[in-house]
Amino acid sequence: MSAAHDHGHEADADLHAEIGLRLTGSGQRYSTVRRRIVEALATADRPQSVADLVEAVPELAVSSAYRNLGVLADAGAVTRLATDDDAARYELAESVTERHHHHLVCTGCGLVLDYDPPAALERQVASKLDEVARTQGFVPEGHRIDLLGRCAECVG
Amino acid sequence: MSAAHDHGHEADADLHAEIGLRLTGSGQRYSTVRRRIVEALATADRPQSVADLVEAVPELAVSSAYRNLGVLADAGAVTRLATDDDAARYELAESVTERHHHHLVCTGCGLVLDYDPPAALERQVASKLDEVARTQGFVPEGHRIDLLGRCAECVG
DNA sequence: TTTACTGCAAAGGGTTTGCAACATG
DNA sequence: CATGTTGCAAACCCTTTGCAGTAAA
Repeated sequence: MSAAHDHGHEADADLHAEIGLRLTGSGQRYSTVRRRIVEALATADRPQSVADLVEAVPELAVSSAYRNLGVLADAGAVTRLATDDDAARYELAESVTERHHHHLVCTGCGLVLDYDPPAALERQVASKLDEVARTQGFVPEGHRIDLLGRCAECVG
Repeated sequence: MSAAHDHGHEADADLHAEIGLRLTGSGQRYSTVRRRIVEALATADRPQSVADLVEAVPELAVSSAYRNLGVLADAGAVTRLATDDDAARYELAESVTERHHHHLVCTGCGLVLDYDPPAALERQVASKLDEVARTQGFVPEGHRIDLLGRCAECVG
């Protein structure tokens, strides 16, 4: 019951401890507002826009949201997603959640869902992509495998 | 020498003919400026931002660029990419170039390059993703396999 | 000659930044 | 108390839209 990647309160504590370390490590503070942002991202079941976050955390100013997300991204705690939508979306970084995943993107309404990639797929993709990167002089850092389609609601 | 997917002038003619058809088919015109935009996209070796296009086609107004790219996208002739960058990028649609490809994205400067996916990779990804889609109630339409990394210039 | 297209300029909307007050270590 | 953080408001920049003139079918 005390496994390393337990879920619930214990995992939350780990999460905040980890992010706190990364911030203080670069001379920054893990302020109340930043903790709230992280909580909102951890609670949400999908990547959040700044508008989402400001709604979820009323005491958060828009400008602070952008500034803090920038700081958290620099610290490697959150990831900013490229979306077809106008507004950027943010989620906790994989290095913090320790859960690699990809996205299902609805071409109808912009909905973004997570999915866990089958291990075999990951392995094959990663090795193939490393080859491709080298031929182009790129130093590979990661990948994105988005599935585009119509969600149940947009099909109905 | 007269193969269907020949390259060079012949292919260009096909390209314009195809796009012209799609436009007139929906009651629109293949104007000079639109042809110039398509030429610029066909010539470029990477997805183009509106700024790129306006520079490449001096007689093109910014507003016209956006409007035309919208029309061309609706006609299925061009694709608007989701980038981490601030500005959207456009490229000729795969249904028009008949060349399926993916992207290398530089996390440093936002540069986007094309790459041809190894056939094996495509096959594996496509079949796995179809499974994932179904379990989530998604009707699959396609996928994106982006490789993220640092380009030669950003590493130097 | 009809109707779509074009450029200009102004408006929109997400994101960034200057600055003075505030809070955390 | 020194330094990072916050909110407000103004600035920014990409993108969209209204409008009057232009060009394509």
